[in-house]
Amino acid sequence: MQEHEHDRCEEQCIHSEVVESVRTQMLGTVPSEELAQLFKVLGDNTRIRILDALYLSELCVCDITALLGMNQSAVSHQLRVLRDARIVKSRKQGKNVLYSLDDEHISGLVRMGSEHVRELKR
Amino acid sequence: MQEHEHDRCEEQCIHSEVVESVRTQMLGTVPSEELAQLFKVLGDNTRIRILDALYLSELCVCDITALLGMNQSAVSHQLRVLRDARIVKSRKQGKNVLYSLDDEHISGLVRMGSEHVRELKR
DNA sequence: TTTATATATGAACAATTATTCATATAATAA
DNA sequence: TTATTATATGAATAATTGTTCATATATAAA
Repeated sequence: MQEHEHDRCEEQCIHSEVVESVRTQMLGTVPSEELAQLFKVLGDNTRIRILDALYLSELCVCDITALLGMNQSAVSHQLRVLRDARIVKSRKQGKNVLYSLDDEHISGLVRMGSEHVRELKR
Repeated sequence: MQEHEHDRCEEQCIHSEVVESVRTQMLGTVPSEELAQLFKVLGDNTRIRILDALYLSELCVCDITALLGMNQSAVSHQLRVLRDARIVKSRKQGKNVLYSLDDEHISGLVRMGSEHVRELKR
């Protein structure tokens, strides 16, 4: 009986060379989790609408609340999620708190995501 | 008593000109939901690891299963989510099913997301 | 000071979802 | 044919999460 030329896993069908090569190049645990976390934060319709609005202008909480036509509490909760993820930043102005996008990667992501969505429609 | 020059919402603090301008430029309901759905699919660590692997090479299910060190059923379930979202595509080869990224926007998104994550660390 | 307004947040509830287990399908080998 | 291997999938469970409600904090106005 002939030896297999490849190492074995629990699985029998494994293409070892490719798998080992891929394994060495894959993201580490931490970056992978952080990346997933970033997309998770972007993966909610309320938060996407907030980012879409903030992409167009700095806005206070009640502006956003009016734009989305929803509960102020819900908006504040989602702004907190976005702030914690450092996707938006805020500054105080009198009674208001003004929110804006934190950096240019975010608008890039939203733009690129939109392109993909548009492509799928064709 | 002087009339306000702006329309009113339920909220009192509204900055009407900005809000109205933003309102006309925002994404419609459908694109916004599709975009959120795309990010939601990307927003899971298992799926990110699968995409990270597929970015490096076309792979069969049991290769992915071995790479992630998890249950074959779990991997297949997540591959289905990715397939339904048209983020990956598959082709049959004998007993195996080979998966790969569906289009270049996805790798762009993953790359751009990684950049953002890296930036935050500094 | 008191009153009104803007925002934030804890708790509870409902809805969604990732994983596991068991099993089904499909392809190949014997 | 039967046995084995690769993949897919329904059901159940556990965990996560978005929204609402009630309320707290903070700023400004009276």
